[in-house]
Amino acid sequence: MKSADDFKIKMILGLFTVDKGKLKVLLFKKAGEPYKGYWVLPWKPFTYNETFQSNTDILIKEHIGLDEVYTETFKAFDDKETVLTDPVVHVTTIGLTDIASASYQRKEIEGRESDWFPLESLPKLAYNHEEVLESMFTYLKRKLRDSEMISLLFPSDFTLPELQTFCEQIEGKELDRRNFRKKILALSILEDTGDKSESASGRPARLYKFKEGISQINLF
Amino acid sequence: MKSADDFKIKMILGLFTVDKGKLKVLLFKKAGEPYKGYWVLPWKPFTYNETFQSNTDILIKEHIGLDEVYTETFKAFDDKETVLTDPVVHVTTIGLTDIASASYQRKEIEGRESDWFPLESLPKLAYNHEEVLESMFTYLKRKLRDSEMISLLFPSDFTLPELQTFCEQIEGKELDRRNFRKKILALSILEDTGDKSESASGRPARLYKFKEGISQINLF
DNA sequence: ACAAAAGTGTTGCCAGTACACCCATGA
DNA sequence: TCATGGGTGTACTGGCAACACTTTTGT
Repeated sequence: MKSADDFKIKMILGLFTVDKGKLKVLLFKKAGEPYKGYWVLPWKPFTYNETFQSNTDILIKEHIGLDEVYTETFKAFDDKETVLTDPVVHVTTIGLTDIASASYQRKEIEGRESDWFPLESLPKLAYNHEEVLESMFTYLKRKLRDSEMISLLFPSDFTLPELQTFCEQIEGKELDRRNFRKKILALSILEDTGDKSESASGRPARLYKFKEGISQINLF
Repeated sequence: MKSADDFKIKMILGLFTVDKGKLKVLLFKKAGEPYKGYWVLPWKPFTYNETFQSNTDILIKEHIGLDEVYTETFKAFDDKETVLTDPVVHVTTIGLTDIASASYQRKEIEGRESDWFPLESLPKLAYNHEEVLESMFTYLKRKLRDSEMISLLFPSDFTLPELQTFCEQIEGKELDRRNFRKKILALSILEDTGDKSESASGRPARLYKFKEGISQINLF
């Protein structure tokens, strides 16, 4: 018989990227009950011949096909609906990747309906995943302000307007385009790649990348 | 026989307060092996007729005698030394209280050697608790910058030099006393209680408290 | 009256803001 | 040539940094 203090643990992953300046999260559609047709964060059971890190690596490899994604352990959650009857604890992880790496690898993953959703227009989420995502987003907003991890979200070529759109989302307010340019370029953390974006309409934007070896990035 | 994916879960608490402007954490001395004589964060086994929150409440009540302490769930840790052989996962929680409440209640707790340690001079810590504390401190430094939770750490009367000492610890640099006063008072988030501190030597300082109903505090 | 720590005011400067015009591309 | 969005320069101003002296207490 099961002891009263043994638990199953689920690893749950919030994998984030930035696409055209918008922060997006990877979700999968549930095929079966319960919550059929709802969307969920990628997850797997935690098994103890692995560590959090190796479990997360496996999870990312299986769901998105990527190796070497930056991750950090996030909060644990007891699903309030079920913890009293079903001893499952959710250990969550935040992962960051750039859209170029993510898109390239996505082609090889088949058989499950998945998509990147912008945080301001999420579909119906199963279980407590909306709460988990909300909590992750709050954390990210704070941490992205004064850490170098923002550079993980951008590919090796992005435009300043894209970066500005992203900063506006984090700040929660609109920024002046000219002042934004001036401030960011004055930080000397970007490098002009020399290339230009393909413009749908209007003048093409210059493509930048973050310089190597920048340890502190304070965009705000 | 035990299944390969059942885990024991330990709740581990980092309870913080501010004493004379210094951030301190509550630790207990280990009486028995292993790590005899080392210090540990308060902890208890997680049992599933309780939630994270109620387990934490019990833990705080048992170890420090306080009710109604502000807490939030923090990261989960797999102790890298033992996770492969001993399936225990650590779910950690951060709690904040003011030194006045904490000191008042401490008198009723007997039989275990415990103390508040300033973060810059910790004793020898058992297990991975140093890693846990380091991670909590990093998190706190970031979050205290732009949330109202700093007010939870200060009692209903504190001096501006105390607040300044605390801010210097968070910022990691010295601040000018006059400029600090000017900036903080200009924020209109403090209320002069009219009382003065008892000075060991030198002029007594005015005692302030945080105003009620302040939702956003940005000291930096 | 002396030591120790708290409280106060002025000035200069730089970073952030506000704002209008020109440039490169696709249709 | 027009619409669309990107890139640039200037003037202002408010907040931050630098800085020295006075006040209140205990001894």
